[in-house]
Amino acid sequence: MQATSPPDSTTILAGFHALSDPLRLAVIELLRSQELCVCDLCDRLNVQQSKLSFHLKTLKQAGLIRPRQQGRWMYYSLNLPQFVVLEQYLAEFRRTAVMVPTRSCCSD
Amino acid sequence: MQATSPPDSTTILAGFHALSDPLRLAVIELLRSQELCVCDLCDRLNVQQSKLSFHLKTLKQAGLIRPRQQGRWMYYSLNLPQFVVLEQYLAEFRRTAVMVPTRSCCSD
DNA sequence: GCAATAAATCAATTTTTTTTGATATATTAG
DNA sequence: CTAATATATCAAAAAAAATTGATTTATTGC
Repeated sequence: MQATSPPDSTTILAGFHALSDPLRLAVIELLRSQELCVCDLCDRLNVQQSKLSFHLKTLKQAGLIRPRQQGRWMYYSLNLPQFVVLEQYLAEFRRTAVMVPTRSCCSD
Repeated sequence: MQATSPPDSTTILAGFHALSDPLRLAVIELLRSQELCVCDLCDRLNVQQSKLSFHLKTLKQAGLIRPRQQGRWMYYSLNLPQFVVLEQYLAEFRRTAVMVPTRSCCSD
């Protein structure tokens, strides 16, 4: 099995940064169950359009969501492969990190 | 199998935020292979002590690293369970998110 | 073409985060 | 006890990110 080449740290950083804001996380949670257009997201999150647009841009640049234009509506949906990239980055720690005990039980 | 209760979003946000800075990610990468004290990290990352201390605090508060004091040295190591928490948060998207195609192939 | 609507962009402001240098706290060696 | 070292904390400055309101760009319905 050929693994994809490891993502550069810029990609990882952008991804985690995108996920580190409450409103952006709320967007992500809403898109989990369905594709939504910007005005739907505005309504549901009760947030003004230009603000949302700013955060959608951050998420899009991090590759976590993808836009699809239909007429004058812009629909956004999750880009799951990018979630997997971040997931795998974290999973590597489980695989390669040294397991904790530098000192044995009860010695402190 | 009993799953642990889902982490609140504050925990998730703090975790992703902690991982969204280049220096903090560099710390994490160094700790992947071994526990290190602050002065080791300072040397290896070539960064001043108070700056590093600030970032270590962020990582610690996010639960990603844990301190162990030994004499006047403070050793830091990864707190792997917290990595797993974040990993699982991301993994949930793979499980529950709607798979992409709202529109079928070639229709655009 | 024109008016209406959806969304992106922009500049100015506000807020948050980070950096810096100085100082405080704690531990150890002598 | 004193000097030296490791680290945390603090306040001020700098830098980065987010918010706001206005404007622009596109698309649709008439």
